[in-house]
Amino acid sequence: MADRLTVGVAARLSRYLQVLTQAKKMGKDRISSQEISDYTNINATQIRRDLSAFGKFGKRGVGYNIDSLLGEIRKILRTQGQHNIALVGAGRLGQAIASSSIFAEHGINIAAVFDTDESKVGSTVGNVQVSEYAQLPDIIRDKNIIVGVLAVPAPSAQAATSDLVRAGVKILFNYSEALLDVPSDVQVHTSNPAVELLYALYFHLT
Amino acid sequence: MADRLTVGVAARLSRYLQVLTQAKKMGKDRISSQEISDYTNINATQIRRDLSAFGKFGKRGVGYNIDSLLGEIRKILRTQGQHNIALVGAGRLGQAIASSSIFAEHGINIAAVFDTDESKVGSTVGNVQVSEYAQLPDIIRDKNIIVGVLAVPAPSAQAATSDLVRAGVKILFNYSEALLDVPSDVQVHTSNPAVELLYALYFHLT
DNA sequence: TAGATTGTTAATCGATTAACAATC
DNA sequence: TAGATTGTTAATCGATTAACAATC
Repeated sequence: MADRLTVGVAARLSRYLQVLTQAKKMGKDRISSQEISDYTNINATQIRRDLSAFGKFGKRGVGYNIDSLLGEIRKILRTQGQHNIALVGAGRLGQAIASSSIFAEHGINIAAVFDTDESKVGSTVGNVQVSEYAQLPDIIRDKNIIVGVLAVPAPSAQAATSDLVRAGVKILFNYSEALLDVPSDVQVHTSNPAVELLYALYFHLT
Repeated sequence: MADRLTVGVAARLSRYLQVLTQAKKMGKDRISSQEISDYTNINATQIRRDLSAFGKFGKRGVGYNIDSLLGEIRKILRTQGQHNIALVGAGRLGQAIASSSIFAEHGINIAAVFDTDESKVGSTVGNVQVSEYAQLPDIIRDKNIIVGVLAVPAPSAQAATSDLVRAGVKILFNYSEALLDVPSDVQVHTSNPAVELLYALYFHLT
């Protein structure tokens, strides 16, 4: 017990979490490894193997109970609490992110939104009022935020990154195409649909 | 030669493509495997290994010429042409996607945008006029589009998916949290920042 | 030349898969 | 009971890494 998960296992477990959350919303009570496989393209044997490393969560001939499996995976990933994150950029993308339920569903709370555009300060995106960009360091520190989401144009991305990192942020989600320079203890996750597409096209074309 | 790339290699090569494209925009001429590693968190030896499987693209003591490496990787991934894609949903997220240069930079062209909201039809997002949703099958077929991007709310996602698939789309990018049912010859790529975040937090907390 | 960085080897480790007995 | 699906084994394959000679 208590060994650190490998990167691969942790990544897969969080995908199972997503599938289970959605399946539950669709009114399902239980699910088989084959069904999870259909939605994730992860081999069904791999799924059973990942889960059985932590306990016997399923029933043979029946499948997995969704509620109890959700609880078990959350325990393994230690994601049971609420997490506060900060969003930089209240433009179209920032508004789309703030209004989405994609974070809220997993207990992730957008606790602060910043924009350098004064005309946006005070307006509401999602359920949060946009704060002055100058207040970023204080608010990030006060609320103990370690996750930042960058929804700013590429030319502003590095400046926002440096400000967030200086204030204590350790995990960044970059929705611009810019490359970000960060200290080695900060993780950057860049979401680039174009990159995924190039790679998807390769397999479609060959 | 001419063997199909493994999934892992193709995914990594497209990430190198992204880094090279950005580094070039920043005015750089050449880059080392270590620099690519810093931006991608892919081990530098792995990068050299991936590249040297296709030829000797680098210069010892110097690194890789960005322009020529870009050309080589594009040749390997066969992504030199223009690709037409369709976007469904002209809301905030759809507008953000259509205005971003993230696709255009890699030769991917948003050739059509659809929305079921009649009041949006005819308006311009990015550089494209929003078309009637009813025209989706005809336009997709006429323009030979095989890639669809879903920027619609979760409850509409399955219906839009079915319409796109019926019209011939084979690759889908899903920006909603919904699970999509598709035939086995259609690939779904779901982008879920919350899932990535849960997994990033695990490694931060342990 | 001296320093830097590639290309490549060799060794290890984790991921993937098929197969099937156990059992609900 | 009959059918379905888990839990687990065993075998294979690809990814990862350190190390270093080659060479720019």
